[in-house]
This record gives sequence, C-alpha cells and structure tokens, in this order.
Amino acid sequence: MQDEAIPTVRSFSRSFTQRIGVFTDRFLGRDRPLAEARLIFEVGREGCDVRELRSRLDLDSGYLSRLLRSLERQGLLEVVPQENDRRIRRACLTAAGGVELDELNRRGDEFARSLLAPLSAAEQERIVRAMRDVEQLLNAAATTIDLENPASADARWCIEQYFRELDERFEQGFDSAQSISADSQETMPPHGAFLLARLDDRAVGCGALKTLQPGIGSIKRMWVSRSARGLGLGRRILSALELQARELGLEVVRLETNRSLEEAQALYRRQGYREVSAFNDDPYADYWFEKRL
Amino acid sequence: MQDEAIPTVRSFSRSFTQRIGVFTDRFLGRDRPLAEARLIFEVGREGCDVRELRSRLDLDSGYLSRLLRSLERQGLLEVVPQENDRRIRRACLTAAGGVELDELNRRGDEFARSLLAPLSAAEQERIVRAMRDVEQLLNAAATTIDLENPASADARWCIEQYFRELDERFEQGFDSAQSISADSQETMPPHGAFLLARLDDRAVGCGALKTLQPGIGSIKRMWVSRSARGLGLGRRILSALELQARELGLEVVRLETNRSLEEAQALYRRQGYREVSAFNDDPYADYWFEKRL
DNA sequence: TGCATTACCTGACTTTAGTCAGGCAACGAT
DNA sequence: ATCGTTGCCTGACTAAAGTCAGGTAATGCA
Repeated sequence: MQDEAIPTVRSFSRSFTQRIGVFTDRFLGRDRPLAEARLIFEVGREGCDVRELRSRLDLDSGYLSRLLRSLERQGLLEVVPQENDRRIRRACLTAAGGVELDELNRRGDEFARSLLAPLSAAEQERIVRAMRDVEQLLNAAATTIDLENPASADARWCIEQYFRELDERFEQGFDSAQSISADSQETMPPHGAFLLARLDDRAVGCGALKTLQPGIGSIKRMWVSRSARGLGLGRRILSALELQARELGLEVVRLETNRSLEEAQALYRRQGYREVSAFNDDPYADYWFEKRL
Repeated sequence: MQDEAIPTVRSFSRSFTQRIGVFTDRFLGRDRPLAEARLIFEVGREGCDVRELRSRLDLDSGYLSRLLRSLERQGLLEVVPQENDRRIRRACLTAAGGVELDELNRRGDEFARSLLAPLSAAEQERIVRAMRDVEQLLNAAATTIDLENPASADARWCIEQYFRELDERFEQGFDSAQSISADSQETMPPHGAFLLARLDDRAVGCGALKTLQPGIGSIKRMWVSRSARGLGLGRRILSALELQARELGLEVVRLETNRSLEEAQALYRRQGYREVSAFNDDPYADYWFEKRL
C-alpha cells in the first residue's frame, strides 16, 4: 500500500462528508425529517416491499413502521398487503408522494448543479470522471465473495443469468443439458465449492469448483453481472476459488471456455493459467486451461 | 455541462454517504455521541479556542458548551481562559483525551485500510488518485470569491502573505514601499474593488482592482495560497476582477508582473491578456499586460 | 387442528441533536 | 465609574432518531 493511501482516504471522507452532509441535511430534508425524505426516495415510483425497505435502509422494524405511518398520514404513500402473502406489505407512493419525489429529485439535481457550477468545463469533466472512478472502485471494494449453497435462490438466479448470457454470446446458442454438469452436489463441500459475489445484498457474480478426480479440480460457472464488470471482480472470484481448491487439497485446477468469451481468456492467462490440450469433450469448449496451485 | 454529469454526482454522493456514513456512525462514535468524537478530533493535540471550534463545527454556542462540559466530566479535556483576554477560552485535551484521540485515529486508519483491502495494488492506486482529484476539485468548487473590505483582517493577512512571497521569489527581494501603491481607498468602491477567496472561512487568495484613469483599471495583489494552487482559483479571481471592472465602467485593464512569476504570466496570456510596452516604472515589473474588456 | 414462524405494528421508552432566551464575567472605550 | 460589547455558560425546551418488549394477523407445516 502506498504511504499516502490511508491519509488520502481519510482526508477525502472527511471533506466529503462535510460538504455533502451539509447538503443532505439542508437541501433534502428541509421541511421534513431526513429519514422520511430518504424513505420516499427508497420507495420510488414502483413502490417497494416493507421488508426490502428495512434491509436497504437498515432500519429498526418499529422505527420504519412509524415512519411509514407518518408518511401515510401526510397522504404521501399507501401500504397495502401483497396478493399472495398478506403478511408482506408493499409501500407505494400516492400521486402526492410522486410529486414530493419529483421535488426531492429536483433539489438533488439542483445541488449537484450548484456543486459543479463554480468549476470550468474541463474541471467538471475531471471531477465527474474521478467520481465515477471512486464510486466504481468503492463498489468493487464493497463487494463480498462468500461460500453459498448452490441451491439457494441467489445462486440459481446467477446460474440462470449465466446460461442466458452464454446463449446470447455463443454463435450456436447454449443449452445447459448439452454441457458438462456442475450440479449442486458437485459444487458443495466436500467435493467442491460455490462462491457468490454480493454488492449490498444483491447477487452480482458467481463461480463454482468441482472435483474431477483426486487432486484435480474444475472451475465452472464463472459469471459477473454486466453492472459489476470492469471492477476486477472476475479476478477476485477466481482467486477465491483457487483458495477453496487448495483447502480441498486439490493441486491442479482446470477449466474450459468458449472462443467468444475473450475477457475470460485474458483473465485466465493473466492469472497464470496456461493453455493445454482438450481434457474433455464439452461441445461448447474451444480452449482448455490449467493451473498448478 | 456533460449529460451524465448530474446523475454521476448524485449517484456518487449517494453511494459514498451510504458507505462512509456507516463508518462515521459505527466506527468513530461507537461508545460516545458522534458530536463528541468530532469535537475531540477538532480540538486535537495543540488545543483550540472555543470560538474557533464553534465556527469550524458550526455549532450553537450553548450546544458546544454542553459538549465541552460533558468531555470535561469524562476527564478528556480542560477549558482554560486565555492569558491576555480571559473571556476567550481554550480547550485542551488531557492525557486521557490524547489517548482517546489516538484511539479515534486508529479506528479511522483501520477503516481506511479495510476500505482499500479488497482491492488490488493497481486498483488502490487508482482510487487514491481519483479521491485526491475529487477532493481537490470539491475544494475548488467550495471556494467562494467575494468583495471584501481591503482593510479587514483577512484582507490584510492575504496582502501580507503576498508581499512575503514576493520577497522570497524576487531575486532582488521585495519592499512594498518601493512598489506602486494599491491602498485600501484605491481598491474600494467607487474607484476599485478587493476580492477575497475563502475556503471554509479561511482566506486562501485575493485580488484587487484600482482605477488608473477614466476607463482604465489596474489589477494588483493577485495571490493564491500555496494550499489552494492548481485548482483554477487564479483564473476565477481574475475573471471576477474583470467583472468588477466592467461594473465600474472600465474598458481596459492593465497589470504588471515580475519575470519570476511564470505561472501568473501563463494565466494572463491564457485569459486573453496581451503584452504591451511599459505603462509605468514599477521597479519590480518586467512585463506589462493589457486586456480590452 | 394446533403450533411455530413470519411480517409487521404499537406503546413506552432513551439518547442525541439542536434551539432559544437570558445571564454573567471580562474587556474596551469614554 | 459606567456602559456597551464580546465570549461563554445555564436552563428549559423540542424534534429527531433509535431501541425494546410485547402483540396480532397471516401463513406454513406436522
């Protein structure tokens, strides 16, 4: 780590919370408590389940309930039971709530504009670029990679997305039944592992490991959601899978990939994988790689 | 302004306040109110006058007083009257307060470290650079430039700094008595103007305008503090002075400068000033510039 | 059918943050 | 000496934020 890295981060957060904090309090919550304003934002046009609000804003159940009642009294939103499970309730903005949301958005835009206004065009471009960088990398840093049961809803969602993308990208399309298996049993301890990447409780990537034969593992299901690409997440998932492989006592990991997935090939080469001759007959594989751990 | 500028700023502040806000509350103020933790920071090793604390943290006098009493009760600081004016009181950390400050700093560092930890070395370097950019430009944007009475304490402090720097940089040194005048009367309405740049109530630059003869003005005292250079502040002060000149009915502004002040010359040329022959006999002037407004 | 669980709500708190009016001592100028 | 000002403090508030212990209806499961 560079010497000035820590001071830079600290001085940055300090100056930023000061400058932006002032905004958040003064602009956004001018005529209502800040928590209420945030809640209106979070509910948004399409509405939002109460449980979802609770987790996203990290609020106490009782406190959130009270906030919802307050906004209801003000005629800004309605909380209605869901059709299929009447315990779960959904908050939706009323027409008046929509107007309020517009107003909040207007103030937010105005604040952003006033923040940039004193800067020249070139400076504005520079700060916007730098902000995008910081945000991206902050998101990358906030993304966690953990073991997950491959049968869980999030895991299955990721695999589904992965298959869908392969079907789009492969010239011949993709049918998972044709491909080499990597089912739940195979990708769980003690024979394998399934890793899920999450950003703020949202699944954004995955990777799986299964044992081919004693000492030799295979990496499957490497996928990163479009929204999270370019953040080095692929590299982190791959490294984490290799760590899992070592812990399972594997000495070599292999993987196969399709010619259309150029980024993936580049990643494998960068991470020390070398191309080997075909070790299976996966109909979608064009290249085979291997790495000794 | 670019199309995505506003959304980028907004999404950035959103994600940043979320990620950093969590830290500020959870890490820093874990076993005491956030306001107290901030206060300990602000008092720092060398101590700080109460009035200074009030303005820096923008706190109500009564509220601050109560916070100080609370920290005093906890044995973390002492508030003692100043020698020369016993109304003004100074807050100083006790030994225990110093220990607490160390702990706060430790937590801050730890947070910064944990924020960067998941990133690769190259990514860390990228985010640190981007943060520096954002902070610098945010500071630039937060710097205000306003008319100031040239006799005010801040104005005189800036002029003093300016003279001191000229004395350092000119080969022959600098003595303000030898130079062409620009006293308070000359740089005030209706014959002139004095502009002061402030960042968070701290004077960081200045510039003055006086009338030489009907329709012709002269720009003097252009200075930017070292801490604020490279932020385009010189350009903004110069533009603001030109605006003042137009409002005073001037059609031409002139200025002279010393050969050692290369950045200044570059700025003047960039802003449309062209070199002219000497229009005065200032002993420190090597170049003379003029701009038609 | 009964029982545990889930999802949310209510009431009764505490803590933190912030405001306002007035008060007192120290100081500066006359 | 006195009078206005400055710098800080105290008391008496209010609002916002957050916590905790139940409570209730809906649902799922044995």
